[in-house]
Amino acid sequence: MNVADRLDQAGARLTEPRRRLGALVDRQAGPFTASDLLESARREGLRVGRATVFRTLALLDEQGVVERVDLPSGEHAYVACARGHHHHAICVDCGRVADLPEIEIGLDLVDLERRSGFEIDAHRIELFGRCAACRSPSARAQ
Amino acid sequence: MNVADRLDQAGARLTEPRRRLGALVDRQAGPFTASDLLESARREGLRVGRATVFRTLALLDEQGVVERVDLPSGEHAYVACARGHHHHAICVDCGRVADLPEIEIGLDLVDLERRSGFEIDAHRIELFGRCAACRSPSARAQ
DNA sequence: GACTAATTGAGACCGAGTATCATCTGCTGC
DNA sequence: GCAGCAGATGATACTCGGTCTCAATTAGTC
Repeated sequence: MNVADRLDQAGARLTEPRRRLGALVDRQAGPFTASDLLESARREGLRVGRATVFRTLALLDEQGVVERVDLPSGEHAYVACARGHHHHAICVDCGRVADLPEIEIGLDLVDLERRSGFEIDAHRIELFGRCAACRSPSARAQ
Repeated sequence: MNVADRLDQAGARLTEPRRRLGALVDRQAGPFTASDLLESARREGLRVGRATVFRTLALLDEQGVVERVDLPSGEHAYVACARGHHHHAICVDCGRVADLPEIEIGLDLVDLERRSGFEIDAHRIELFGRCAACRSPSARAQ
């Protein structure tokens, strides 16, 4: 299901800017910032206000269509992602993002709560590294 | 060892602003932003430039004396912390921070690398919740 | 005490994000 | 198909975090 459909399903108004920005988000391969999205939009001839880009991203975040990640540089970026709780591995070379379902992370929250004395109600895990493609010999040669 | 001593040991020049800001960092209980630190400094009558606060925090981060955390609000904050790789659990009520050594997290990076195909060279884990003190009956009563 | 390189503070600057408000446009009910 | 309205848009001003510049200052060394 594409971004526009997910917005529709969530009961959000399907305006022209939302549809066009949604289509752009669909085509993003890796993490992108609000400015990136604005720039892509402008390049495609879509005249959209800066505020609308921020508002649309906030909406998409709310609906779980995108998720905000904090890059090591301190930038706030977004990645399009599947539903449900999961985490991301981000390739520092090509920007490719892998979704990692909770079960693959192996983080034992119950055990962590017991050890730390905290009642944990939110957590964030971000992994940065190089994906298989960027580590292949042909990629290295470039 | 306090912050100023750690800077000294690292070979950094021990200037008055660094010593005073270091002392302030020593006294922080939870995460603080650059603005927080500047404000505390001003309240204590320390006339220090905004740029110096940012520069000093960057230096402390570099030396591992503080670590930057990205709060769920998107704010960039710092926490004073012990040496070595570890993560933080941050209490959303009182701001108390618990250091969690890697071993307690139980994150199996080798396994993650195998499953995701990524060669992971950096990761960030942040936990947000309520500490034991804030969950106690007396704390609840307030 | 003098010298020098690093540091400082003031202030200009930049970019991300928010607030405001008049205008516009999807949706709904007819 | 159309009118009405709530919600969305875009332009713009604004705030705030963070960086840059540069002249003045200062810590450490000789």
